[in-house]
Amino acid sequence: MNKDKKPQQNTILDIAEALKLSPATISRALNNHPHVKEKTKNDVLKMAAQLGYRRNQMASGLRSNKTHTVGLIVPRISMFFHAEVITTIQNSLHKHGYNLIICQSNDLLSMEEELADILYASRVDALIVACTLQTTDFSHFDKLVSSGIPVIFYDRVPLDAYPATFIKGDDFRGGYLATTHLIETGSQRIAHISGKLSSNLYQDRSAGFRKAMEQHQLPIHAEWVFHQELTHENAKEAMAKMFSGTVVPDALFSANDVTAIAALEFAKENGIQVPRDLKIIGYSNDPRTSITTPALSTIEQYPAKVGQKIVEVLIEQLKSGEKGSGLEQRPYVIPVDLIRRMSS
Amino acid sequence: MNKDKKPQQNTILDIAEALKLSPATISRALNNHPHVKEKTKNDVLKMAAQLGYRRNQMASGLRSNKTHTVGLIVPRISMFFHAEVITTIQNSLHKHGYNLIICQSNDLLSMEEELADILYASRVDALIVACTLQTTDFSHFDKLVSSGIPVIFYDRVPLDAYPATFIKGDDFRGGYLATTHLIETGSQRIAHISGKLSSNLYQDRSAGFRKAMEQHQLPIHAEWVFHQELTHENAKEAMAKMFSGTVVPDALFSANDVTAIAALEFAKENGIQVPRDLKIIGYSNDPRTSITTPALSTIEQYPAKVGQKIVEVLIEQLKSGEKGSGLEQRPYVIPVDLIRRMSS
DNA sequence: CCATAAAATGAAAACGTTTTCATAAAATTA
DNA sequence: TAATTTTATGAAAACGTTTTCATTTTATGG
Repeated sequence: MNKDKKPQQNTILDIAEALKLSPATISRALNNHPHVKEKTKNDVLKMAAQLGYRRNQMASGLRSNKTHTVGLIVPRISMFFHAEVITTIQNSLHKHGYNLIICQSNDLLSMEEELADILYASRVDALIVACTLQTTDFSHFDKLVSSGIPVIFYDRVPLDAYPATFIKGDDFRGGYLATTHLIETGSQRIAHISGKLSSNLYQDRSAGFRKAMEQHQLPIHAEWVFHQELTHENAKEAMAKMFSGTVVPDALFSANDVTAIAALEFAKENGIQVPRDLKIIGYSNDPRTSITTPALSTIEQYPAKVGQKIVEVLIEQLKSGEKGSGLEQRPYVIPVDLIRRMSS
Repeated sequence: MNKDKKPQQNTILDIAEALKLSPATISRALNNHPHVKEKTKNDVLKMAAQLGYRRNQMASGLRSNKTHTVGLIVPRISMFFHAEVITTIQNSLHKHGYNLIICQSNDLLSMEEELADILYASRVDALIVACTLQTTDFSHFDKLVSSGIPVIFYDRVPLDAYPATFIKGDDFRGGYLATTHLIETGSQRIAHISGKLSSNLYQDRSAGFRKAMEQHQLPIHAEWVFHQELTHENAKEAMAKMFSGTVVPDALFSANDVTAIAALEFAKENGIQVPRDLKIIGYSNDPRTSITTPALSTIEQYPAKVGQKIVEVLIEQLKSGEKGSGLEQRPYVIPVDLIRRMSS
């Protein structure tokens, strides 16, 4: 009704006027530049607070070529692991005065490419990416990298050398832990449903699986190892294949939780008792794993730690201006843990 | 290594120079202003594409006072319903050339207030909000509203008149459908676990419940109706209370899925057969409801439709410049449907 | 063909910061 | 106290766009 009282957004000039100082000094005070008197600094801060001053990001960004915005590309925000990582990143980044633009690639390479373009065009100060499973070529990030914009990959990271920072879970150890656990609880004929080997995730988890099997001198049945898209349907088909034979597995390590859930479903439908006839372990500790019957064992990836590490590294790179030496290829590895439940 | 080839971000001046035109004309052409010749417009567009020109959002925003950015405040992005809504909003908004800044209130009023402040300060062109369950006072949005920034509430909306747009699911109908379904499958002693009545969600769902009971002349046992925070623990306690009596319910309508899952868990732990001894229905069609044993019946809220509607209304308000008459209080209501599964 | 209206373009100011360069004030030294 | 260095401040330009106002070009009608 009375839309006359449009709230006034105060500018740096209003502070300058109120304090009989020049806008330059105000700007310096607000960015606590060394060459400004302590008293002046306090005065300015006080007055700014009093006037409810908020820096105009656009003006600031235009001049300084900094947006104070970080871009994030993620397959899907509804994936529990990513949702948790995002939350941590956001809260933490927020404390450092950065905004976060969250984008979803829907696990589509073309979308990822488009988003990289868009985020580049919108001049993000940094980019955080969990790649698509199809992504094997990373040239769509070249623009960012060669502009000196920090790019941090997490979870799904480039397999070969790429001049960016990597932060990943200890997938090898996860695979190893899961498999060892199955072996130690008495399993001998262990099946493994995994994703396409184009992703570091499944390469490493599967390597961990193989290492454990080898270490315990257990044979790996080639026809019980699947590398395919980790969907509900595919998993059920894989189960059907395995359980149509005369010799059947007595345990399954699924490289994600969705397929572990699917396997459990298959077991129930086909009168296979879990864990008596078949032990199952998944990967990621998705909340769904705790409500199935029996509850599923799985691997915890500590998404909050991943998010924390991302921001830590990011802020360091942003602070140090020109993006660390550029070739700290060593990936940061976040530990994982076994979550033991009733399915194993 | 060779970070010399910093990609050049072309400006409007580069296009102007290439075409021997003034920057003003370029700007007009790009915004297809009426007063620019068709041929010129084409030339500009072509040259812009050729030079890989992307408008500098900050410069544009500074001048026109438009950020082309929409803010979104949501309790938690990991909640399935919200994740779906967000995805739709983002994809759709993106087509209209808008960015989305997603923020999480963690269902904390203080956080919501802070976020409203921040988003106001960062000059979003519009704001979309799913409130906290505690939010009963909305004055932290006043600044936005009185600045003429469209504010759209969805899902959890203000109960009393507030000069903004509301988009909500048909919670009354949802409650009615769920309860009627329980009744029609033979239940007589129906319990109801719901949230605090400070939220429109639970007011409406509970009203639907009461309407259905009344219509079928079934008594409502006061001690079987709970209005509390809808957590796993609370739900289990409520179940314990109800099932300690001599007369026990034969059906339960839970106002969200988490509590329905908790109730199912309680039933299993206490030898209560579902659905034989107790029918259960939840609310929201969270993916978890389909993997419990037995799978839970629930109410589908069509998050994609909600998201679509939000953007539709939003774009209209943004286009029409000064935010529609300002008092179209009528809420947009998105229909819901019953999802019948094995628990009822 | 000229007067007039309409359409297309250009010049320049403006948006709110930051930053370079210059200058003034204060502190230090001789 | 004067000369010099250090510290604090100010004036003004710059960032890339949009928009107002003025001007030029083109179309229209008598």
